[in-house]
Amino acid sequence: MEIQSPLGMQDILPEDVPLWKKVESAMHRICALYRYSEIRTPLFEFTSLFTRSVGEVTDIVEKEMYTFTSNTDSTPISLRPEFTAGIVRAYLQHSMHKQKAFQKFYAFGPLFRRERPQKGRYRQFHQFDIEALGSYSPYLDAETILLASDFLNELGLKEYKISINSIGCPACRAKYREALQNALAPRIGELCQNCQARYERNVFRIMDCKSEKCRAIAAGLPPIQQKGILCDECRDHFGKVFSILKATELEDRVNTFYAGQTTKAPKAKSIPNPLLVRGFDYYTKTTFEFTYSSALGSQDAILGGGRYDNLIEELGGPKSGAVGFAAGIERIILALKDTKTQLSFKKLPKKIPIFIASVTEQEQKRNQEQDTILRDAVFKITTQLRRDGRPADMDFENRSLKAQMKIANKLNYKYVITIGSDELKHDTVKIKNMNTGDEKTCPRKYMLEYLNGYDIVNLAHSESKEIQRLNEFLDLYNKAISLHQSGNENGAADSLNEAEKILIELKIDDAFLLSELYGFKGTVERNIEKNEEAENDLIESVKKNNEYALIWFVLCTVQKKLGKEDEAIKSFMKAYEITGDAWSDWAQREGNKKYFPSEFLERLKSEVEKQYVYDASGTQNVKNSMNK
RNA sequence: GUGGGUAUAGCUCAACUGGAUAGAGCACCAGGCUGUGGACCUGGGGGCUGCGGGUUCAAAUCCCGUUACCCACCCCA
Repeated sequence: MEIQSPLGMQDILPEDVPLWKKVESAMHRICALYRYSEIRTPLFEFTSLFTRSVGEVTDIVEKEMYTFTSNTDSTPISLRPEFTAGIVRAYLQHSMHKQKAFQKFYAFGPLFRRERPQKGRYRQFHQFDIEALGSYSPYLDAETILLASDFLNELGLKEYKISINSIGCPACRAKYREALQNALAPRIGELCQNCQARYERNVFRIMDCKSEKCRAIAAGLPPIQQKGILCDECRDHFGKVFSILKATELEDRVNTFYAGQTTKAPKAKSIPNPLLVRGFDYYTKTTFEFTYSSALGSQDAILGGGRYDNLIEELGGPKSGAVGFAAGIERIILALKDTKTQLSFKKLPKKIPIFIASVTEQEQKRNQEQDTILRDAVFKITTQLRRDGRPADMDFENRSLKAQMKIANKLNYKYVITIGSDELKHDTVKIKNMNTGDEKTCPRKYMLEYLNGYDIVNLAHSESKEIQRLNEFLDLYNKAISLHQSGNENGAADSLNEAEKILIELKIDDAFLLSELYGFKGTVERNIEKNEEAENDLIESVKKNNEYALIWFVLCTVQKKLGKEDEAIKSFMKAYEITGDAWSDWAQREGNKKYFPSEFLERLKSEVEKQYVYDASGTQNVKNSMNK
């Protein structure tokens, strides 16, 4: 055939499209949890935007951009080689910073760079991009890293590694540049030609060089964390980012070179890239990169980003900080194909978003130490809620409680969790209903269940005469949770029966709500050995909503207990159809373990393998379904 | 490509038809309120009046040019 696509252009053929859609839907879902809003910017911008932001002496600007001028207009324009510049431009052009200084965006779409194509690298490629604009908070550095890791987890990619580094502020970088040049000076002749040129122009890039010789030399260079290079502020910031990540139990994935002198350094399994620098000029302080080595060839970076505290100002905005990252979709798709990950998504019930506020003292009484403790707690709870699949957000600017409440109100949050010193002391949280102003204190460990209860009321019918009875229902439901958690299953069953009466009285036919109620009832009755009743309740619930996986899981455990192993397998397969491999997490959750003894787990596994096969695109297909 | 209209704070609009430090509502920030949002009150930040030139003692206002946007037409579908 004569006509081919230009070099480096790739068609996404119908067989691959489902996989792309899964990646996109994971992206939307995770961004919803972290409360980022989608933004779409043009495919091309004035060339000067990129030269100013990405940097004059970068490979991208020097030789990789597709730049052209139109017939009537002499100002050169370029196809976007990255997202950040365009998004910051839009943020400033529409004066979004004057509305609300701090905003979180995400974007998805094609980008263009004229590189030599290779595996996982194309001239038109796609990225998923995140930008949090208008804040210096180290919690945001941590948040973006967590978001990235949740995104990959959601896709079932488990083998990624995270490298984190700090490249300091411009002052630190100047110092570091000098240190590097001094270290390299005696060996300059040994560097490749390219790097000899880089020595003067952009010495940091020598660390990215692919040539063996340069890599060996780069490995011996002083790391930026060497004493005396990073200023106090940069070092403290990095230490804080790291301690926040540590509190979220992400640190075992992180291979980093730790800067802090005062805080204890976390264990680092290995140091694959302690000299991580980034290709763009605008980065400051934190930089990070996620790598996924198997099957990606030499292009093993799937995601990279960092902080850029000077870019907004350089593009004509106010002085303000920002963090972001971009993930290469083509490479993620390759990784997914390689792992044959079982991709399918949980049909989760809709959860109401929660805002978490720290109860700071009055201005005069505030002390920094206490504020930090509260903020850490707030961030931890925010993370916990997001991991439970609930959209959640917090304030990053250390504002007063009043200001935080104002934000929550403005953004239409129906519930706000407040954490103050009292709550910390008693290990509780306060949940405030923003419509009624009511506040309820709830033990921290039952927080998720309580919030599920609020979902029920909010998702049920909202006619005014029903509201009061529904709130009574919610109280009974909450009471049942407490009783169930404290082991009083009989008491829980009584409360649930009372609650059920309310639903019958109100003739409520909401599938989710009934599934939730009967699912819980089934669990409780199973625990008090009323196995037949439990099964009946669950079957009742299945009739209402058989797409709600939890019902099938619980039904499976009950049938297993009744000795109806074949029935149990069938229920399980139904749940599996809905959730995919998410079931294994559920089965291994404490409290569920005893219903899934290892031989039963094995049987489930082989049953799954018998019925489902995953093709290269990751699409879930029923085996042989075409033949039958 | 042709014709018309508009351009003032982040937004919507004022400013006696040439007059003094360009205002208001909304939005934003802070306080009134010792651990809490909406209502109210007080204060604060924010403007090269699109840009360049001209007339005038004096220009947001008048004149010329220019740019951007909107509408209609032409074209395209």
